[in-house]
Amino acid sequence: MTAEPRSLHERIIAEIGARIVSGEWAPGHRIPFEHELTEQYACSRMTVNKALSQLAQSGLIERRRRLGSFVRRPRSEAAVLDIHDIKAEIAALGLPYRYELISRQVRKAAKTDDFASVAGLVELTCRHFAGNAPFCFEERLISLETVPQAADEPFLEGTPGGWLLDHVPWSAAEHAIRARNADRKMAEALAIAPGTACLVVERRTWSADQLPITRVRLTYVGDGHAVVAHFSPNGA
Amino acid sequence: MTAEPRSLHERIIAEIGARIVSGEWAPGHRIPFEHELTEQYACSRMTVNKALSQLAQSGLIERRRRLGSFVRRPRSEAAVLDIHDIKAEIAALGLPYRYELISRQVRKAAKTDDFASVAGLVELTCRHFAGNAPFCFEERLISLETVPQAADEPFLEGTPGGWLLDHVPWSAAEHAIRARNADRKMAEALAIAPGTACLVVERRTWSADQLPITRVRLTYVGDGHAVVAHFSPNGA
DNA sequence: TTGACTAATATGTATATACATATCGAAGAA
DNA sequence: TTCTTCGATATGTATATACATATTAGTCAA
Repeated sequence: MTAEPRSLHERIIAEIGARIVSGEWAPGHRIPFEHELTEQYACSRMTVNKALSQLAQSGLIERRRRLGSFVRRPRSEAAVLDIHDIKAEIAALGLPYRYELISRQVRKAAKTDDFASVAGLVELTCRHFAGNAPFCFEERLISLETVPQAADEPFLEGTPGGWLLDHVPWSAAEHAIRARNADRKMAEALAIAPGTACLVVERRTWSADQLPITRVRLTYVGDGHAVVAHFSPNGA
Repeated sequence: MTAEPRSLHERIIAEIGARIVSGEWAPGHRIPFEHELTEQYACSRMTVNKALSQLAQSGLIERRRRLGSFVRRPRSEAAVLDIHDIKAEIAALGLPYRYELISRQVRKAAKTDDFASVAGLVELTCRHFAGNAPFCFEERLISLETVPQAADEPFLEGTPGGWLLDHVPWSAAEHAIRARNADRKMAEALAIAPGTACLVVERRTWSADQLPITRVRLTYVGDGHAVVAHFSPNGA
């Protein structure tokens, strides 16, 4: 699972963590006090403290003054979601990747956009191809308030996503993943039958000062795409 | 964003973290050496070391002996995915929740299951209702090798997911999320038109010793369900 | 009985110190 | 030149120590 721990505090983390994920120490169980672990491992309290602090930071245990440290009950259900770069995703299949800009316009934000930007925005639509077949349809809004340099960028070469990653630091994102039947326009764009189930991944990204950067809706062809997430309770 | 830091090492973490997520210190940027920060904050190296170690643990920076500490470039794209408990999800909408077991059988594992279990398995199908409308169709396999007590559990009261959470510790999970058109059988079970786009969440769970515990496929009614994920570069 | 104070206790934070370890760069040897 | 050695440097780990702080349990007085 994890690499063999070589330092003492890492060994303590590994051994306590193993008892927790194995269920030997169930949620709510009080793990030994620092001074007990100090004795058990024949080390200083600082070393034990470092180990327990890290276990607390990773969410496996909860520490309470005077009471001790306790195994936390599992969080709602959290998983690390990997949404791969579209280009890398297609390359992994051994298919040639191609990007095509369909439209680009600069305009004012409308209420229906649900995307506030006083300085206006850039609206892009484009397609991503795997080989000759369209793979993903992208509809994107970029805030000119947060990213004024987008007004001068033609977006003919690289993908808008890649350009933004290179030019704009971001601090928060939200993804929503839905299933939707392809309407006539989408079916045409993706060269599929109308009504085919599509996976719609919508992502919003914010800057450090909470201003919206971009909102993108990626529509993937039906069964051709899966979002995969891995999870372990200790967040490893 | 974060709560006001009250201790010194938390303040150091917050200030360095802010410069990173704001883009002031771009990926690859070398942050000040420990001894420089020691001077800057007028504190001991251990305090600075604690702060930088935590920043490294959370993935914001990378530390290299002799070279210093550097801002990490953003990982592929990872997000914390919250897949809510079905019951809580429906309760949040203010609708009454109901669970219905459709079938339960104990059988040997077949090759087509793609789910190894020498001791056989329990196969369950059930439905989750929001009010009077079916909300989610569940198809589950439970390994009797890892969870022998499942053979004696009727699963008439609580949901299989809840029962497993209460009885079996697990250490790893994998989710795959797809879009799929409802076939005739699924359309009937969910009381929707055949062909409607459904969100299919498939989850596999393993025990601490890497043995499979359960594999569940949850099929949600089309637009009625979205999986939402939040993400920030520092994992906060 | 109630309430306020107090002692005990476990964790939280910070310091000074020591030695280990990885690595770069420069000096010196082949 | 090329290879080796070695010193300098920044981080990694661990210790002993000190005081702060939150919380519980117990004591004692109104």
